[in-house]
Amino acid sequence: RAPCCDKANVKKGPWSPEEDAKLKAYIAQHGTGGNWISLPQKIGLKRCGKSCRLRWLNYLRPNIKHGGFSEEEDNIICSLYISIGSRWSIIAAQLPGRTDNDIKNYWNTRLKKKLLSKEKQGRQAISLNQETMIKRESDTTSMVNQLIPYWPNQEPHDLNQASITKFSDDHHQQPNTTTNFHYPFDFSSTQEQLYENTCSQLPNTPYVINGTGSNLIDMVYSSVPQQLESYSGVVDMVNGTSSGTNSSSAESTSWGNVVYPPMLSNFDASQQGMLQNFPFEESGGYFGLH
DNA sequence: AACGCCTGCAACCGCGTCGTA
DNA sequence: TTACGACGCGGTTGCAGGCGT
Repeated sequence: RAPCCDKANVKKGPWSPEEDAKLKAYIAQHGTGGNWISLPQKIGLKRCGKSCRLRWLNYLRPNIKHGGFSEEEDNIICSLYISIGSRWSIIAAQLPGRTDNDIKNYWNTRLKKKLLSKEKQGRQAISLNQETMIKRESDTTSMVNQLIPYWPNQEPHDLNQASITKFSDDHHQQPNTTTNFHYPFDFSSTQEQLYENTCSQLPNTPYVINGTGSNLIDMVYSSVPQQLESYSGVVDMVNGTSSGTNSSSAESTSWGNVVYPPMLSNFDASQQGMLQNFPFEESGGYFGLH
């Protein structure tokens, strides 16, 4: 693949205030012109077009918020990460003023650790309930395996790629009011919308639920040990026989600081498929049966 | 004070996808 | 249909500042 610019003649590294000013002034007056590659030449910047784009999107464009993530935002990020994984641009679309890069950094440097520490606490509680848990996991394994294939009603190639581009473009321009969820999530009203959005964001995601189904269970158990009893209801919800005492299928399910979506729809089944990729494996097989 | 390690963040890189000629 | 340029995304890197010894 040919390089996007002349690597030898472009400046790399941190941006100077002068460069920022040039880029900002030009875009304020002309917009990006739909061509980032040629933009640096137009304004006399010795920068790669991609670098200009990144600088604008992550730092210079208006209404950018840096740092100071609120508890609300933490919860939204965690919830969405659990739902869709490391799709930072999608997650950023739900947090006006936040950039995907910011969220990614925040997750990697702080949030992940925060959750891992909760996991540790949860592990301790789990050991007290291990016998009960193993029985439930065993029950759930056979149940979750029935959810194959991952996209029960929609073939991946049917998904609208145009909407993906539109969606991701929009979130960089301004807060997208049609996809902007507010915390605490009201999944009873937004679930369908999130499902649609997520479908359109995951055009060819080959997730297939073929694992043990223990990931979600471990996560829930470890994150919120005090809710162990309530979880039995969730298992039933997945099975389509909502007999739990905690939530109905239409309600959001919130434990502690992390909000988990309800688990009945196709979307929810898909979420569990994605959970297989939930990368909390640092401690070595966190999601396995140990 | 000096050194080394750690952390957080800005920026870069490579690749997949899209649009178009 | 295909080739190519451009865009967008996620993973990774590198650096600066903080902190402990």
